[in-house]
Amino acid sequence: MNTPITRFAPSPTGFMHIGGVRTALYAWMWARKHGGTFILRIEDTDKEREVPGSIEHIMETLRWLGLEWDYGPDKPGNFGSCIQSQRLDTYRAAAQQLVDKGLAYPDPYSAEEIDGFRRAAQADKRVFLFRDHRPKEFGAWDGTRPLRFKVPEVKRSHWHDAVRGELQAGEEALDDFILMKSDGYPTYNFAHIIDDQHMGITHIMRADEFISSTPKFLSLYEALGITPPVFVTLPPILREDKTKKLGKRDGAKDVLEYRAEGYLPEAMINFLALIGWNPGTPQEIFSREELIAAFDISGIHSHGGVFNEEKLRWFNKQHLSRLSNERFKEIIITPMVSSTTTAYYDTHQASHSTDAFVIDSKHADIWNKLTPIIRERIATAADFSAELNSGEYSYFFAPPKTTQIKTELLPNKSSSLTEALGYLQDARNLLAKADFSSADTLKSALWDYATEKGRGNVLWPLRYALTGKEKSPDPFTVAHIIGKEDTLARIDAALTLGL
RNA sequence: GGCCCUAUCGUCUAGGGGUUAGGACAGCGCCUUUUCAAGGCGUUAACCCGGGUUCGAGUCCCGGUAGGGUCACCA
Repeated sequence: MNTPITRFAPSPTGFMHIGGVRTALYAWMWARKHGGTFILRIEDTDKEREVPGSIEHIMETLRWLGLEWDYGPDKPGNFGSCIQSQRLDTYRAAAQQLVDKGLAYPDPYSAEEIDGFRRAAQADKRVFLFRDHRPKEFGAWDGTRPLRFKVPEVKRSHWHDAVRGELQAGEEALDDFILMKSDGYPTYNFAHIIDDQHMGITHIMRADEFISSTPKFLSLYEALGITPPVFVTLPPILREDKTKKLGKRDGAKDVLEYRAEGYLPEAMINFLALIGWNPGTPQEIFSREELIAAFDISGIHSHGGVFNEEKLRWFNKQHLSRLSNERFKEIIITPMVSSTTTAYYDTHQASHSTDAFVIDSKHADIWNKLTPIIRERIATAADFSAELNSGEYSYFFAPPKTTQIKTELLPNKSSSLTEALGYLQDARNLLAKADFSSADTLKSALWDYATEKGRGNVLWPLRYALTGKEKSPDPFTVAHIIGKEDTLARIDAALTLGL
């Protein structure tokens, strides 16, 4: 096999959804696995549908996911440009060659006339085929009329697909399709074939909606004397209700939204890789490198799959707990302490260096609590501070606004409030002498006492005093993060309110 | 409707003639009396239907059914 050259060729019509990302991912993995080339090509030949800013948005999405391209809009290499609207001369020249060879001709009909043909065919219950109306003599092509391909030979098509195997289609799949539109832009059908050849693409990864137009492509490849690349048809990603392929109009999200929600790119990639491909081993969690090593076209499925966010969350959790300290600092701590400083960090920066924080935060529970904070920060960058001070995790940054202490302190019905406050007082005395350097040292300071009195009896009121929440991380973790001073102050406040 | 593709737990899937049909997510139950986007143990749950080939079919073949795709001067 030649060194693969693959491409991802989106249209700049908005954001990228998971379907597009999955296609890009497979093309990227294949190229990387074999030391090949991955090209990002922008197919902007429909100026009507183009959405400004899409190209940058697409590039940002791919960068976030770590799918670096060797050539693209920003790195044209020797291709001149990887943006189709900047390559119009190439398509015109190729079109003219076909005209010269008698293989293309200007469409002489008006839209109304074609509509008439189509309706007549429909009334007859026949398939509408433009080639049934192919003019006897071809006029000259001046670029103002749509240019159509003259299918040289109408026949049944047979071809090989690396995933689907031997495919075929009948004669009605072949028609005189449009190569160049009257606005001077090529159609997808034409442009992608010209570009793939110019760029030396060896494998085309694309979704299964192109199966039905493959006979047209084959006919054009033949007319142009091009050996077709390897077709790698990817299975569809279906909507949760399975009634439709996932698309932008059906609730498909901008993939960058997942970033804002706290998902790690490695989790997204890992999950997407496994929808439509399987390594044949029980392994589920893959690093980027492991994916590249394990990926193979032979493991791509021919049947569709549903994108299930629950499982994505699980992948995220797995990758979260595998983050290196460096990555954790990079994506969690650094954004947290940079630009928008919080009340917590303003007052505690001195006593808790970020390094110490990272090391002590190796426990997955802390990571898990911090991630949504980051999520909120990204989503509401401007008022991050306000968000945290009033948000669900406010206890990391400010004392609970509890005004009444009563039965919430009680771990179960058998305890009394007086008893609970007694435990809390004892816990306070132990904590006053405790080593706050880690959650573990705090745990050891209290553990024997808590075990003796009943862990819930002691720890539940303590946790509540610190956070004022019915659900929160364990008290040792919280006490460590907020520090000794705040911990004792919050316990005192609770004792005061309770008595 | 024509053409094309697809079919294993609710979901992602393993398994490609002999399997107690395996794993993961979700669910459910119990445990961890620190309730978390934790952890542990256990558990429910699937070969679309009908024919054929075969000693034997989830697996191969045919037909049905269902779902998806496509029939544009969209990609």
